[in-house]
Amino acid sequence: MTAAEREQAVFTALADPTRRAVLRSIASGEAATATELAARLPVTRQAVAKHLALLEQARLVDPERVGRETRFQATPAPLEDAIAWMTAVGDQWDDRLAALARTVAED
Amino acid sequence: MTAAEREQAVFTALADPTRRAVLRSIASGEAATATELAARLPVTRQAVAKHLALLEQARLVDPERVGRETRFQATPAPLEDAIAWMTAVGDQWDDRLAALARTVAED
DNA sequence: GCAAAATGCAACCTAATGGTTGCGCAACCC
DNA sequence: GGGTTGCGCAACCATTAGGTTGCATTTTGC
Repeated sequence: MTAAEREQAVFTALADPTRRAVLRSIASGEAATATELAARLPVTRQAVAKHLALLEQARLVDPERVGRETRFQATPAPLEDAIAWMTAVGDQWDDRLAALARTVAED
Repeated sequence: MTAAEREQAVFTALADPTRRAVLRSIASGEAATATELAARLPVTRQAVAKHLALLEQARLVDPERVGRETRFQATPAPLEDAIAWMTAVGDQWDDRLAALARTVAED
């Protein structure tokens, strides 16, 4: 998977509110299963499972099979990429502001 | 618009690659119009206009009508909200790691 | 005044998305 | 061994999203 694809996967994963709730839940509590998560959310287990699959694709979550259940851990490292993208855009904007300020100062 | 709605708007706005390209373009260059942006992108002006409308809804961009054209400026402040969400999730994860490390240390 | 350029609005199309139900299979427990 | 629990897969459904074409409107420039 290329860097661009990973970036896209992360932003896509974060776009859905249910998915953010799932990720937040896993990150805050202990590793959880799809069934446990679905109990706290207004959707079915299968819907949660789909969201987990997407989060796993974005490497934001890591499944571990233990007995008959699959527990998911949060692996938020890819969030760094997204944060980097945003700060880069923000900095570009700041640079333009700074350049504009210099131009004004020169007048 | 509530905080949750603003958060949702930002994450939604960032989810589409064309929209990210538009935002990056506006943030890096000087304020641009839909027509100018469309010239550099593989989509029509109307598609760009829709993306700009969505970015504006997320307060990531600000339109200014000058004569017959509408120039858009980047206003990346809302990105802070998204970054805050991500760092919060990441920190929760770090806290769990730290707690786990303490538990292990106590053994 | 009139042609050209830029925008905005509306209708429409297609594919993707988020969700559901139903079912088969593996693992646990008594 | 047999019931129960948890998962995964597949089919299906409704809505949204991204994109297009077409047209009417405003502003500019000669």
